[in-house]
Amino acid sequence: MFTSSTPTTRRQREILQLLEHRQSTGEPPPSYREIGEHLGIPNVSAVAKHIAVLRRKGLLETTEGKTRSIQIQSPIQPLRRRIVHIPLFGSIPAGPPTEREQDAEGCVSVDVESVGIRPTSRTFALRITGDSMIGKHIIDGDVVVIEHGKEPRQGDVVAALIDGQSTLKTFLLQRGRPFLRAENPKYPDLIPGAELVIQGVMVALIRKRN
Amino acid sequence: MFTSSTPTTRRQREILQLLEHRQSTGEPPPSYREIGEHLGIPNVSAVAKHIAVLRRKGLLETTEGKTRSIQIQSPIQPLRRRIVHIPLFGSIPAGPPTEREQDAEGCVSVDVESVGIRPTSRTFALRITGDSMIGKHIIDGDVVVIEHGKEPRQGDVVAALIDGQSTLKTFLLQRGRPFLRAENPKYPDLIPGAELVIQGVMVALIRKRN
DNA sequence: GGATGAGGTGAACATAAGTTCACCTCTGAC
DNA sequence: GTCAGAGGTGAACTTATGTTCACCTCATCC
Repeated sequence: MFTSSTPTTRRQREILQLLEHRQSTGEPPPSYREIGEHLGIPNVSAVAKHIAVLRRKGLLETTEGKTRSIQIQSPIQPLRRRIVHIPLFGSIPAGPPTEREQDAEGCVSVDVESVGIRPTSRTFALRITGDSMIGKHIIDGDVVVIEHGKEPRQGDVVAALIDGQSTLKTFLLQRGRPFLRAENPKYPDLIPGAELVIQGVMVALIRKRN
Repeated sequence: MFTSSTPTTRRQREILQLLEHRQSTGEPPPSYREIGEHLGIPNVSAVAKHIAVLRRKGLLETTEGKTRSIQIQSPIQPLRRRIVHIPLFGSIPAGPPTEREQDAEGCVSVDVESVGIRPTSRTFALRITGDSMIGKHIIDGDVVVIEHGKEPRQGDVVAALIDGQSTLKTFLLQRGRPFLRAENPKYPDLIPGAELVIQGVMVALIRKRN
C-alpha cells in the first residue's frame, strides 16, 4: 500500500496498484509495454508520461535506461529487510529438512529481522497442535520456526523426534543427561530411552487469530 | 536457499546465490550482463551457458526473449504467498496509521497466509512491552499485527489509545458499555472516562527468541 | 474563449539485453 | 592419448524496452 497523502489520479493509482501487486507476489517489475497491456493502454508513451509524473511525485523510482527498473517508493521502504521462505510442515520425520521440502504443506515468508535468524537451508517451520507448551506461551495452532543443527542449550525450546513424530518441548539437562519437559503440568517429563533426536531449536513464533 | 540434492558446480552455486540474494532483498532479477559483472565474467555468452545448464537442471526458469526473467525454482516456490510490508511502531499516537508511516521504527514483512489478513494500508505492527496480556499468551517483546478500522467484538484483543499511549487489552462489553481488561490479575480493568479510542484489533503475533 | 491538466495516439530512435555460434584451455576419467 | 565437461573469449545478431517528440480530445477553471 502506498501513502495516500500525495494526491494521485485514477490512472496513477491503477499503475501503483499493479506495481504493488507484482512486487508482493515476487514477480519481476513490469516493462512500460506490460503496464500498458495490463491497463488497456496500447501506447507506450502514454505509460511513460504517467511514470514520469509518478516519479516527480516521489511515488516511484526508475533507473534511467535500465529495463524493468520501476520501484515503488514509500517511507517504510528503507526499513525493509531480507525475506526468507521457510517450508512449513505439520510434522517432521527424520532427516535433514532440505530433503523434505517436497513434502512441505505451506511456506512461511518473513523478514530476517522479525524472526531474528540468518537464512539457512536448515530452517523449517512447524505447526503446533495441543497445549503441551502453554507454560511458555506457545499455544495450539501456533507456527514455530525451527533452526536445525543448532546445539540446544539448557532451557531451549526444541523440536524433537519421538515415536516418529515431531514434538515441541523444553530441553533440559540433569547430571549431563538430557530430557524433555512439557510446559504443562498435564504432561510428564520425557526421559529418552534411546538416543534423543533433536531436530532443531525454536527461534521464532508466528500466530494468527481466527 | 535451494535444494542441495541436485549436484551443481561452484559457478552454478554462485549464480544461484546471487539470484537468491537479489530476490530476498526485493531487487529486480539481474540481467545476464549484470550476473557477469558480479561474478567477474565479462562475457555474456559464458553466463548464458551457465543459465542454460541451470535451466536444464530445473533449478531456475526463464521466459524466452524476455528481459530480467530469471526465476529460481524450488519445491516450495508454488507454496509462496503474497507478502505485505507492515510499519512497526513502539507506540501509536492518534491518527490513521497511513499518516504515520514516516515515524515507523521498523518494518515487518510477512506473507498474507501467515498473518491471516488481506493487505490494507490500515495494518500496522506494535511492539509489546510489559506483561499485561500474559493471560492470552502475549509476552514482553512480542510484535502484534493490528488491523485498524476493524470493529472490535467481545473478547477481541485491541490496541487502544490511553493517556496518549497505545496499549493492548481485551475488549469487553458490559450492558452495552465497553471496557478494557488486562489479562493479568496484577492490573485492574479499565473503564474509560472519556470515549474509548480503539486503534485496531489484533490479528497476528510474531515472536523471536533471544 | 483561453489556459491548463489528464489522458491518449503514432512513430521513430537508441540502448539494454537475450541468443547464437565458432573457438579456446584445462582437468579428470578411462 | 582421447574424450567429455567445466569454464571461458569474442563477435554478431535479434528482440525487448526505454526515450522522445509532435499531435490530439476532453474537461475544468478563470
